[in-house]
Amino acid sequence: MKSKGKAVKPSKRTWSDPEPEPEPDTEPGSSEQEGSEASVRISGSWRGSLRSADRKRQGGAGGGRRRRQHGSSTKERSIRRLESNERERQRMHKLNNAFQALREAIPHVKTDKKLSKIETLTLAKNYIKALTTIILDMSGACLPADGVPSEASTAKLLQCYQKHLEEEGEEGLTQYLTHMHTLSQLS
DNA sequence: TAGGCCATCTGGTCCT
DNA sequence: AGGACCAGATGGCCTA
Repeated sequence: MKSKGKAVKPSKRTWSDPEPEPEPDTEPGSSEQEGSEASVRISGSWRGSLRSADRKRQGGAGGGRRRRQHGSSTKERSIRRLESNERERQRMHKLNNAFQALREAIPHVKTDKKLSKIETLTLAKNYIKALTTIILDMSGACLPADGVPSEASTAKLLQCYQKHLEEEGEEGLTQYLTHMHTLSQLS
């Protein structure tokens, strides 16, 4: 499935590893046993001790923050954890879809290798800057040397944008941008 | 083999 | 209270 053959991580000690507490009932590993797919595979690192030492963001509000206790039983907590993992996975998938859409939206030299996330963001930023420059250029304003639009140029840009939205709608704007781009390349 | 990139897990915090 | 968001940790895959 995964293009890069990212196999599911078999690894990492699981949340529900028996170790932490004397588990009265339930089979600790029952749910993670037969993951049909990555999404079902429940595994993860148990970093309890490590993390307590270097507790993230403890700077936030006082060090000894208590961990929120959800369901009381281990089984309940385990279930919540699995649900959270699933949601997080879905969230990351959505994020990756958005990255993919962005990749497709920005022009770049096609290679076999797909753009990494950082490359995608950097290219997108440059692309936006370039388009901004073009539009401001054509509308008589200009982008400051540092590339950061001033208030005036932002206002001008917004004005152009709104004008064309009113006149042509979004499709018209797209055509307009394409047209501008073409013009700038010709000149 | 080292380094880059990525997917996933995890627990803390924020938001509704 | 519960979900979303975030960032650290970990380990797998791939390439130079």
